[in-house]
Amino acid sequence: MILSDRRKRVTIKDVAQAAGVSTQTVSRVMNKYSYVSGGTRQRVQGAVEQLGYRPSTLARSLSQQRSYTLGVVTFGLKYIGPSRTLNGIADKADELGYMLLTKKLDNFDANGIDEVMESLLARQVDGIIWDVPEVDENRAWSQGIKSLPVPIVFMSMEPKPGYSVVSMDSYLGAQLATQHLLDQGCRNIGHIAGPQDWWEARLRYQGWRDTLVKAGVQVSDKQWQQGNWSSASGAIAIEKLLERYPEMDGVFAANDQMALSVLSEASRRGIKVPDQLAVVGFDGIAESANFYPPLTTISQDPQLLGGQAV
Amino acid sequence: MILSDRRKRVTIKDVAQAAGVSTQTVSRVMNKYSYVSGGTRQRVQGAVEQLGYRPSTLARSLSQQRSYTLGVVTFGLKYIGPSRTLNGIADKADELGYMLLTKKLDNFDANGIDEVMESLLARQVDGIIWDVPEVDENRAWSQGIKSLPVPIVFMSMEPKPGYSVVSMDSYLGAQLATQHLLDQGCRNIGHIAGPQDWWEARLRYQGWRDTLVKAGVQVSDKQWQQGNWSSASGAIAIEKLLERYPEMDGVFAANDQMALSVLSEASRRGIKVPDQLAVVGFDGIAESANFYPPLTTISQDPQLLGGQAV
DNA sequence: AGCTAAAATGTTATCGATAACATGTTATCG
DNA sequence: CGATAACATGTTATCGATAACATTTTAGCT
Repeated sequence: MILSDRRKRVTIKDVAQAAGVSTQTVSRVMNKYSYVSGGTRQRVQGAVEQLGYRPSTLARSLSQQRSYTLGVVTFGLKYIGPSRTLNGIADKADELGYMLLTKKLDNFDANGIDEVMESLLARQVDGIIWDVPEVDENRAWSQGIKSLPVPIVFMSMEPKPGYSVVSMDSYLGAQLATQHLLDQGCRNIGHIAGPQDWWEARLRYQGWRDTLVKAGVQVSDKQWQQGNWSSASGAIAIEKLLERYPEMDGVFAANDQMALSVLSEASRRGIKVPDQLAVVGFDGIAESANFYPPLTTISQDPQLLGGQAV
Repeated sequence: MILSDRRKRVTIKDVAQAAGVSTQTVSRVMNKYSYVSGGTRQRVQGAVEQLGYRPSTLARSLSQQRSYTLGVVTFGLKYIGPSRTLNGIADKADELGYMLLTKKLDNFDANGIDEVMESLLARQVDGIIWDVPEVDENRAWSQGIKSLPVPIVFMSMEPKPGYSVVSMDSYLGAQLATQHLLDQGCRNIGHIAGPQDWWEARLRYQGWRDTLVKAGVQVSDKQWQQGNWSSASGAIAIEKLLERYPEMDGVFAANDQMALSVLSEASRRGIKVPDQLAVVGFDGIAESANFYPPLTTISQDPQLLGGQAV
């Protein structure tokens, strides 16, 4: 029953009184503890239903010193990738009976980071999931985090000894993507990269480059162009690429937003996709499935981090 | 300082002892309460820094009977719309010093709903934001929620007396979209609708229909087709539409995913967009800005709900 | 000086639950 | 049949903080 009176919360005491037992006994019933006689148990359960008693997780957390709550720090949700990850985390957390306290990070300055950590810790989270892409600026910081009172799991960060890191394999994904283009017969494959101070962007770039080299294809700097993940930057990048690398017959974009721009630009110029120009993106936005195959999934993450966090 | 010893949490008592005062005084300092002499204040602050004391929000919540936490219930984050809303909520909450406890709803069955509410309430949230689209099935339920001990704000729900509802105006948006097509000279405008048991889908449909009628354009059932928000359904829908309504020169899709499919299908068939077929979507995914103007934003929501929730 | 208001700080109770310990009841067994 | 274990339940202390009330200083004024 969801009835409960708006005025005052029903506490364990009320139940105890109603059932004519001590609060401890009620607690035992609630936690399926042994050593409670059938009769008493029933009486208590009756009272619980009757009053619409709902134990306060807060109080429980305080006395047990664990909150059954995980802190999740994300970097905006502007991009679709993170938001899907969050989804996965949510699922797993649910399964394990945890709730998520979400915090959003808007910039990388150390102050903000500290503050976020503070507020999370103050709420006694049992663990923290750090789903913020690693950029040069915030890398240094992660050093100082060593002595946290709770376990922390990093996502999308370069693995470092002593830390738990869960991430999808950007490098492998990029290799697959590039290989895919090669398989389709492309020989002049360009790359629209993400900002090179992002660890993941570098990986994707390298995956692309290495694959080409391994396949015995020449790679020069005119074949790639850096974007900043946004559609707009993708549009600019493809334009430049087409200009200085006209023989290009395939492009690997470091994320789907930029890949979309390529498509749009191509159609504007009347370039046939994929006949004249094959395009592969990265991230696996569902909507883009029509255009190019989604390449990597993060489906493994929730699993892992669930385990880690516990 | 984030140093804090991994073993045991620093409590207010430790600080009190270190500073040679009572816990109450420490509390006063922490809360910038008046009536603390400069000297004492300094001593306390010194101890706080030294020990890396971090007051436990949990304990505070318990004694103050408010958690400074809002519960947010979303319906998956598969679609980009909700995730952007969440973003907005997060911003505002941050600003007001609230944290967000997020819960995800996967289906509409009453059991799940109850459970979610329970867990939120058990954590003493100060308010709940219900960001779940209204579908026939879960409508009935919202009745029973009346007697909640905390305020609740609904998003994306048909306004009803007695409830706080914050939502973007689907109807208006649809009108704008349709009008936009009319302005571009289209006269045969189709619509790919969302599932008609979604309140918002109905609104968009109606907005489209009404605008056409008002403009003196004939509207018949062959001009629209229902999808289920997914790209795939959009592809099917556009196919059917093209088939039975070949003279169509404009389409309004109820969300961007479906609109994307239209674009893709069009390019496959060699239909020029927007010359032969103008396309308008709905939701304002950033990436699609290249193709069609984003129509509605939810920027007002965070504002409102912030106010409401407090 | 004597008295009172304001300022500074300490005490105790409380929030809602659980842990640890204590006590009273039944069984069970030699 | 008495003892010892297993079962059932109640008491008290505790988690970390704040609220309410009590007490002691200090300051200001006549």
